Amino acid sequence: MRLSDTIEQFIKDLMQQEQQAEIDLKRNELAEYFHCAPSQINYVLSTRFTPDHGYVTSSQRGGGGYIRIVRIVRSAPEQLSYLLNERVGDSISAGEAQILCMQLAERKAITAKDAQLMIAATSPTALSAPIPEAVKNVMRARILRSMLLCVAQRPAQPAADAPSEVNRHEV
Amino acid sequence: MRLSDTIEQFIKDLMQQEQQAEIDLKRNELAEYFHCAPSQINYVLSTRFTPDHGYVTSSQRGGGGYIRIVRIVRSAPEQLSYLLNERVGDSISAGEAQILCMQLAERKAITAKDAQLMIAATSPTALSAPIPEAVKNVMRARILRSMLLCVAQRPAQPAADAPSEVNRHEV
DNA sequence: AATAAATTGACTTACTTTGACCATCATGAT
DNA sequence: ATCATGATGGTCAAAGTAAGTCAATTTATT
Repeated sequence: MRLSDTIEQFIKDLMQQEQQAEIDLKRNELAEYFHCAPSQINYVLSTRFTPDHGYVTSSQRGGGGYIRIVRIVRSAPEQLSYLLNERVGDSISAGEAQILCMQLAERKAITAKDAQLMIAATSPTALSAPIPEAVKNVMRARILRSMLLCVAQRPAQPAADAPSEVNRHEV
Repeated sequence: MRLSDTIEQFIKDLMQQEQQAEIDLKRNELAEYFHCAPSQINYVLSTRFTPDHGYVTSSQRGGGGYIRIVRIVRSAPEQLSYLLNERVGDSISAGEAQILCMQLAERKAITAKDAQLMIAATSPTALSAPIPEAVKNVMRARILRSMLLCVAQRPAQPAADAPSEVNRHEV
């Protein structure tokens, strides 16, 4: 079995075993545990823990740094994947974005408030700038994508500021 | 948990617990309490209690010296006007936008969810595109402005004082 | 053989902690 | 009043810690 696969499994087992949709890891510890270059961890994250796979990651450098992996709520991955890839895509107009948001709200996939905010963020006003419409549409797609990912990972999001009851793992 | 985070929390808890928007501290006492260099206190202040975070600090040297931390409060209209004109302006970086959103959430001017969404919409990822950073910052300001106006227009909520904690600096 | 996936390591960036040295203030002595 | 002194806080740069990037190389797959 490839190392990357092993690491992937290891992380998933960890989340499974703790019934946790979120875990914090130390990149260097993991790397040392698997006797590999730290950057290999990044490779695993970027090939196996992407939004398309149903995960969102974030990190912090410096002393006390960490890598955080959040699993998006079940059933959402396919839905999200469809949304992101088919509906949003690489480029989307303000009109299409607005329609999409309203549809999602109607279907209760997102709240009305979220929809309003998304529409506001992708409106022609918000994106008025001296750049070609084509570029704007690309940016709009990215903005929308970012917001959808944010919403998708929310249910699993712990009430943050609280002194992390997030499980930090000794590897 | 990082020492700086611990100290930050300690100070916030202190203000919370005393229902005070203002608090005086002794730098050396704090440092001794946390077994750290006194200058670490300054580090915490300069990274977590800046005006951008919604605080203003002042101090007095010499015998009987102190460090004073004041949490800034404004009325809703003032707040919005200030936000749009002073804080957002015509151009804003991703970092500034993020801090601003978190500050608003912390003060319950907006919900934590809205803050997350705004941060997502103005993140470097959302605005990654082959255009100059300066242009991005202008666009970011417009997007943020649009979203803030959207939230401001929503009927005011009866401020549920749920201890909505906000969060850790996403990266 | 050609292409794709995985591995590695040198270099970069970000955040934190510490310590040496500087500035200011209150107070008491002159 | 003036000055000396000790008590505070401020600054800044170096060291420490930890993650990110990128491209060269190696190892599968097709």
